[in-house]
Amino acid sequence: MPRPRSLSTEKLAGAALAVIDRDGLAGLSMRAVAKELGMSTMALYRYVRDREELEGLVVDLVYAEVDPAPPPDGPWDERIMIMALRMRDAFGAHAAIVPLTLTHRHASTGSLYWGEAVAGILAEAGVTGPRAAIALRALIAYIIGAIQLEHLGPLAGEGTAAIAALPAGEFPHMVETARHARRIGPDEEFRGGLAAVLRGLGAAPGSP
Amino acid sequence: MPRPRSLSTEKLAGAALAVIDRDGLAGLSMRAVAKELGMSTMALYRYVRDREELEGLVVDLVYAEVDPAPPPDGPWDERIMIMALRMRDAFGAHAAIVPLTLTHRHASTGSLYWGEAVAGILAEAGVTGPRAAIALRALIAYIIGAIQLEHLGPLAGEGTAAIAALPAGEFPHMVETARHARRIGPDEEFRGGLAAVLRGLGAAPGSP
DNA sequence: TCCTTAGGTGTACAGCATACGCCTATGATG
DNA sequence: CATCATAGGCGTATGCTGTACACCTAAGGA
Repeated sequence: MPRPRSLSTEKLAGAALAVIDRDGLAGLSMRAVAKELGMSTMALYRYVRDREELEGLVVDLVYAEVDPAPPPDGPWDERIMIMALRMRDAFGAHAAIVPLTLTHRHASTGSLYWGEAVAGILAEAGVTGPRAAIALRALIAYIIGAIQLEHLGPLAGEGTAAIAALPAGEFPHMVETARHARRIGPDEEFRGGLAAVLRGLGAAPGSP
Repeated sequence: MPRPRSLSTEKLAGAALAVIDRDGLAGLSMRAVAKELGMSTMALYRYVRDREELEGLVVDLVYAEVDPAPPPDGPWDERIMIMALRMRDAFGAHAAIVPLTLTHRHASTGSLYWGEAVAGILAEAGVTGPRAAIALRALIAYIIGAIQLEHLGPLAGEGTAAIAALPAGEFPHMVETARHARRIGPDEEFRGGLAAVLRGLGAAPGSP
């Protein structure tokens, strides 16, 4: 066949990710990616149907950085904690793509491998059937929600400071909570919340 | 002073929300909102600095639909469940705006009242100090994550069907889990996951 | 009645995704 | 070695987008 492809999927997605890491998600455009690769804008459309598909490739690339091998031993909740932290690390390293993960979460094989590992750990812990489905979704919901909150405004950031400065008469509990929240690091926050979710999953009727 | 404003903030945000509900988030543009109001495009800029501020008004409007009064009695976890369901109902009724809530969550006073109510219930349940901060953030993380997952692809939808059709040799647990997941409705999913989170928060050392 | 001021508008511009048609490099074939 | 079919790559054009700017005008106070 004539004219072999000069670009691999990884190179294309990598260029897009480089643009995002440098100029933020708002800086991502077909033109910017083409310039990053030294090609014309329209050349990209030989590799990708539209911008949306390119975004999907970027999400895939980041998912591929997540080690999908389940930790060999340890308590089930600690093993899931490790899996969750891996995902958080991968997306935390490219925080600007977080909004993309929502629209493109489905298609990535990396997310499937991750889910398979977590579902396997849940099964070993005795969580199976419909309860496993709800548990897996709950875990994903917490993780993506927590990553977004963390990226949007860390607990020890200005949002918390603004809440702490609210009138204490109208928002007594929020002000008091924000006062303590300023001393909580992102790691402690993520692990603390996830630990609660895992406790709750384990405390369901008929589990370990 | 001359020439009184012909538009209220609510009317403006309401028009934008109407556009979103009709044409989706992609259909939201300054031109579309102006047409909805029968004004010129640039007239909108007398009321908002830019599109981003308009989006913030829309989020505020939806938050305002959430009843912030804490349920007067009942177990603490059921009361928080009610608060969470109110938020889910409001945003579920305008599912397309969910992505906007991420970028604009901070500024809304509605979210502050909601948080104050939930923090109050937590305090009554004996969850205070740093633990309350982590608990509140974990609840918000779960809720926004779950709303997004539900809107993106319901558990009983085609995404689950696709997973159920994967090779069982490579994804045994995912296939098995997806098989059960097809029979789980969105309500059961949301309540089941939230119940787990609440169990976990209550099971923390030194709580009720 | 007039003036001041803010609301409303039309035009213009840069940047966006992308449809279309063209040119060309290249592996396979004669 | 010459030729050709084919897919990669590119330039142009179109219809969107947000919004800066200059302008007109409606209306309350003097």
